[in-house]
Amino acid sequence: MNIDSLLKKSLSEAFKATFDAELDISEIGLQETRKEFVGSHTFVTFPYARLSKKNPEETGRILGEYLLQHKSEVKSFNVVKGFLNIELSDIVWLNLFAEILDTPNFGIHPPTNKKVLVEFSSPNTNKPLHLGHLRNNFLGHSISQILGANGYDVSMSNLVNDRGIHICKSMLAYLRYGNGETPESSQLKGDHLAGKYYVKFDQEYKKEIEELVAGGMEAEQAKKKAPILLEAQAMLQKWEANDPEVIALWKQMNGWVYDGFNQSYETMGIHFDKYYYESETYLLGKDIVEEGLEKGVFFKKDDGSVWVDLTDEGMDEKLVLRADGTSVYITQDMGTADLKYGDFKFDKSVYVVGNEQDYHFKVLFSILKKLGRSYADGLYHLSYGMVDLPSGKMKSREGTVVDADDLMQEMLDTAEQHTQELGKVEGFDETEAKELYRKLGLGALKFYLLRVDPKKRILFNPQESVEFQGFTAPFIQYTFARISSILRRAKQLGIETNAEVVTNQQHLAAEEIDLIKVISDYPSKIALAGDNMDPAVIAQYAYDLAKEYNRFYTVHSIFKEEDNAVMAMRVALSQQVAKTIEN
RNA sequence: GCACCCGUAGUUCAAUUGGAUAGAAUGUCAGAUUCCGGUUCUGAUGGUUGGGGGUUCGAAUCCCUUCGGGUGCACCA
Repeated sequence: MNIDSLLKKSLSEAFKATFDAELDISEIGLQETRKEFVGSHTFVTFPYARLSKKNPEETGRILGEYLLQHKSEVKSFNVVKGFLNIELSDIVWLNLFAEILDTPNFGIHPPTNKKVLVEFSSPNTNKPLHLGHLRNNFLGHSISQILGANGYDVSMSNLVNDRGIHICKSMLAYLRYGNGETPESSQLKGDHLAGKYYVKFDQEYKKEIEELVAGGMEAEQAKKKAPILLEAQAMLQKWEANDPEVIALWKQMNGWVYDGFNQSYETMGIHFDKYYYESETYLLGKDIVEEGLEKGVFFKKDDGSVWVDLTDEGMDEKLVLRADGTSVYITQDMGTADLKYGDFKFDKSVYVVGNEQDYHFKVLFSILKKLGRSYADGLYHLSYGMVDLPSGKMKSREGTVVDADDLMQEMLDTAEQHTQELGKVEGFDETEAKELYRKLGLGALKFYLLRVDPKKRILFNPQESVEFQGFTAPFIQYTFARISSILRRAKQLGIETNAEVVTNQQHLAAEEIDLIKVISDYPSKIALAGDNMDPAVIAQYAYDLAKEYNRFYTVHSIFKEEDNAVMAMRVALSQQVAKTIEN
């Protein structure tokens, strides 16, 4: 039994014995004792004063006395105002350590047989990934790992936006100005090559607008009538009509782009179980519109367009099918939801998408609920804020985006530079050193982007992001490395297991023992220096641990670095996200 | 105009989801270290939680109001 429930049971018993009051265990809340007081667990008595018919302080004292006399797990207690602080006896902790050591994969929950599908990344095939995608990818990847550690069977999917007018724009510009350039001939990654022509299109487009305006046309009109735009629109129609030439070019360019994306994902350490392509899903959902009409969820207007009325839920009426029978964005998403459910039979489905689509997903989920989809309750939109630069918003057209590949490379270079300055790679061969730089550089970037509450905007400071001092991943990684070396020293002293460390205390300094107690609880496999320095995963462990083994928190204050490490874990990703998805 | 999100030390972010004296990092200042105006260490400084009401034993957190910032209100995706 874990310590929390043991204490809660004892408290419930104490209530009955001292105040003759029934208090269910589920109603009892415990929290961590603040550093400045003695104890590990704190019971807040204010809410129960009514039950005990004493003032909060008196209530705490009486309960404390009872626990001390009747419960062996309680070593001492103190009452400050309405806070009953409980100190547990050493045997409780020793038993706990033994239990931890006997538990393989401690901290990873056993499989629950529940499936979750996490969809993220969602790139467009007309340009390379940028900083915003990095936040998306890291969030999606992290939440996947958190859910995995919580016993879910996790699948990761990527819905690629590979069709539409914006794709045709880069294709058209390539046709006009490409001269048969290829990734090989240009030494450019495929996604960067496509992006180059997307930018080119925009430049030409602007030029043509200017010319038209100079010729006396209204600006609004010129935007719609620029020849290059009309040509792109014509190209989209050809694409939809399956024109062989257009399709061939589309396949060729997208192929280049996918090669480029794969390289980027490889650097990030992310892979997907399933790719969905909008070119294959954009016509889905029309049958659902029929179904909705039959069920009376949707209604038809005089012009033949189909709508859903969500005013009873505080939303508006929303179009789901145009009068000409073609579908819109939400139609496609309804169809894709069914498709994904058919493929995965998930219990939960998470969409990692920016907060500008909050309303869209509210509507989508609501519609699916009205349609009676069994999976509708398991849908969750993991919404996140934009990434801002000190200079303002990122705009691809104005060239103010931070390219994902460039940024990652810069992080690796900085890691290499720092490490070599410190002379830490002596005796490393090249591949080992490279791997070290990857862990350091990418860890720093992940941490930087994940430490902020997902729903808040991030202000991306380039200088600060490559900083390795202060509240950064490398600093925490360093702390872990230090802990490991103390453990090694314990081993050299002939202490084989952590349990022995705890019981053979005379070999080590008191501070070291406390430190080892702390870290023996963080299984080395989730270690910060592990393959994925993923703060989100660590945050989840730390959260679980914090709840059950509060004592470590007080011990942590021994070393300042330890404090930082724990703090880092706690804040790395707001646990709220994981919890919300759970519920 | 309507809807949603955000507002916390100079700055970037936390705060166990309603708990105790709101914490870290960074910056600034002072001291130590030293081939250095650099690095590293120690300490100090720093807050009316945007403002105003309310709810209760207790509010950064919940409610109302007001002011700032952002996003969405397409028969685009």
